[in-house]
Amino acid sequence: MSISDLISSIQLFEQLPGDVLQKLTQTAKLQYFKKGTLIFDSSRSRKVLVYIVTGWIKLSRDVVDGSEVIIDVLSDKQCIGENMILGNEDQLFNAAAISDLELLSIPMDFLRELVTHNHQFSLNLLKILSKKQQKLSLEMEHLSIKSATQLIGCFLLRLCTLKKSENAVLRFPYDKSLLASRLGMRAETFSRALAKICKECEIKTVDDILHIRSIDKLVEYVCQHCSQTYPCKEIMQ
Amino acid sequence: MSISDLISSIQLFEQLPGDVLQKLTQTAKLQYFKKGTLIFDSSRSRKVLVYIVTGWIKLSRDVVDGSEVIIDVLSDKQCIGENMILGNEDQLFNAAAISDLELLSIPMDFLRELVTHNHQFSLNLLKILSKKQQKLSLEMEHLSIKSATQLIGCFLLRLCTLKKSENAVLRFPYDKSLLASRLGMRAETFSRALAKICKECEIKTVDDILHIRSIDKLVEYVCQHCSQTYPCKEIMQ
DNA sequence: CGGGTGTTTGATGTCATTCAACTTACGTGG
DNA sequence: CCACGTAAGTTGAATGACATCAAACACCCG
Repeated sequence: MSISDLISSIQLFEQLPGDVLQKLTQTAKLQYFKKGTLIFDSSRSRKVLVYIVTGWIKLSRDVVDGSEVIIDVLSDKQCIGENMILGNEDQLFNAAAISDLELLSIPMDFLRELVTHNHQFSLNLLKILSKKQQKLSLEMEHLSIKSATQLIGCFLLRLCTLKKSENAVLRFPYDKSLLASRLGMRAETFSRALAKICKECEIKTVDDILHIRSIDKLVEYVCQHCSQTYPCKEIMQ
Repeated sequence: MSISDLISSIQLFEQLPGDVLQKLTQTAKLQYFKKGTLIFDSSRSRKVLVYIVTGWIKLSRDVVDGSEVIIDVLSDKQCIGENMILGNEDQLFNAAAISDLELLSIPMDFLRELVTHNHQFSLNLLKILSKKQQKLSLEMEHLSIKSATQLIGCFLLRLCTLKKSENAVLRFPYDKSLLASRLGMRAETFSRALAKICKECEIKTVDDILHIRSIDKLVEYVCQHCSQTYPCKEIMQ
C-alpha cells in the first residue's frame, strides 16, 4: 500500500481537499520498528503524530518514583498524539513497539498549521477526540468499580466484539504481563484473576489461546458493574 | 452580570464574531437551581450544554446493578457537555445541583450547527477537549497507582493551587461523602484516610476546614506516585 | 424535641500486593 | 547438541489496603 493510499484511508484525514492530501503524502514518512524498540520518548511526543499501519504500540509515562505507568496499548489503524495538536503542553509520554511495526509518522508542526487553516480537519479531529474521551471516561469508571477479575473479563469481551469471532476462540494480542499493567494490576494478580474467571465462566485456556464457550456467562459476570450494556457499541478500540 | 457579558467571558466562545455572540446571547437561558435538584438526566444530556456561573454540579452515570458512579464534580466557569457537540452518541450522564446554582443553558443543536460552520469555534472546542482529555488521562493514572490516602492528598494540593491561599487554610468545597465517591472510595475509607494524611503531614482539621502547615510534606507524601510534578500546571479543574 | 443526613469508629471479611520459589520456554554460546 | 542464563508465567504464604456491616455521634431543620 502506498503512502498516498494510506493517507486517504485515515479517518483523521477524511474529506480533505486533494492538495492537502498530497502535501500530507509528501510530509509523511513510512517507518519500521523492531519489536521492543523505543519509537519516541516524552521529549519527542509533541513532535510527531503516529498512525499505526500494522503492529502494536504501548504508551507509557515515567513516574517520579522511577516506575512507569501504561497509558494505553494501541494497534492497527489508530493514531497516537491527536491531542498534542492543540493545547496539550504538559502531558508527555513514551511510545514503544511491542511487536514488529509499520507506521506512518507525520510532523506535528504541519498538523498544527493545518488545523488552524482547514475547518474540515478540525472537525475530523474533534470527532476523534470526543471518541477518545468517551473511551477514557469509561475506562476510569471501570477502574473505580470493577474488580481485577471483571476488568479482565471486560477486556475479553471487547476482544470478542473486535474480532467478531463466532466460535469465540481468540488469543491474547500481547504479553499477559503487559496486559496486566495496562489494566492496572500486578502480573501475579492477573494470573490468579484469569484462572478465576476461566473457572467461573467456562473458558478454556492453552497458553495464550482462549476458548470462550458462553459469552452470556461472561457478560453476566462482567457487565453488572458498568454503566454500559454489552456489546459496548465499539466505544473501546 | 448580563447574559451577553457572560457569553463573552466564556473561553469556549472566545474570538467569535459579534453576530454569533449575539445569537448565542439570544439562545442561551439563565437558570437557577436549588441545592439537591436534578438539572438533567441522561436522556437530556445530549440536548443542552451547561455553563456554570456559580455553584457546584455533580455528574454521574447509572450502573446496571442499580448504583451510580460519580464522573466529575464541577464548579464556576466550567462547561458541561462539550464532548456531546460532536461524535458522542452513547456516553450519557446525569447532572445534579449540589449547591444552589446559577447556570447558562445553551441548546446543543445550535452548537452542532455552529461548529460545522465556524472554524474559530471548532478550534476553541478542540483546545478545551484536549485539556479535558489531559485531565482524564491523569486521573486514570492516579486511580491505578495512588492509594486512597494519596488521592485525598492530591485533591488537597490541587485545592491549594486553585485557591492560591498563602497560609494554606482551606475548606472542603462540598460534602466529604460526595468527595469520597468522586475519588472512587467509600465514605468510611475516606474518613480514615483523611485522618491518616492529617497525622502524617501536619494538617489540622475542624469540621470542613483544613489547616495545612507544610505543603512540602504533603507534596512529598503524594507526588512520588505520579508522572507530574507539583504544582501540576493547572491540569486539574 | 425528634428525625434525617452526614460523619466517625470498630470489627470483620475480601481482594490485591508483595516476596519468594519454581516451572516453562526461548535463545546464546560453548 | 547440550548447558546455561534470561524472561514470562504460575503458585503459595504473609501482609496490607479497602469494603462491608453495624453502631454511635454530631448537626441541622422542621
